[in-house]
Amino acid sequence: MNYWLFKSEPDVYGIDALASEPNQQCRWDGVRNYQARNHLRDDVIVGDQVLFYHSSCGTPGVAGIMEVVKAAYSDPAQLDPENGYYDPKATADNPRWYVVDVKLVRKFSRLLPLSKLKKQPSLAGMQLFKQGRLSVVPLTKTEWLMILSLEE
DNA sequence: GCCAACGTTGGC
DNA sequence: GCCAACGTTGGC
Repeated sequence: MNYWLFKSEPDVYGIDALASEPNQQCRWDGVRNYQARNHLRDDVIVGDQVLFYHSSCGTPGVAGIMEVVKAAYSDPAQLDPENGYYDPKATADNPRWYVVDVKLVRKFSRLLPLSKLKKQPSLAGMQLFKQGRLSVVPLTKTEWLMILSLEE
């Protein structure tokens, strides 16, 4: 079992949007970065635990916890010219982009802000800080436990 | 809005 | 393959 952090802009799709889905479940789509894609396609498995991270917003930070309920499959949006995630270089036989399905485990009672994570010396080596632009970030179990212990 | 840190594209 | 130009992410 693995630990991850998935980023989403709350103005586009935040944790409250996930909470109001049927079964509090959704397709995690729109990943269009190869490194993030490779994680989704090759490394994310059913049962993996995922932090839902709100990015590019007033207070960026961790909003809650999700669990992977379906492993990677081809993102149907890449084949649909009407869809914003359409990719003309992708085909059904040779897809470029993948998605997974996730469900909400729980929303934090309070957002855990990035500023608080940054104050923790034991988290200083996190890939989240080293590589700011990655939308699917792996976490070690130690980092996962540390982050959860900071929740109020 | 600014800017750093990437990633992508396209000419050569 | 190199590199400049451009685009995107994301914190501040």
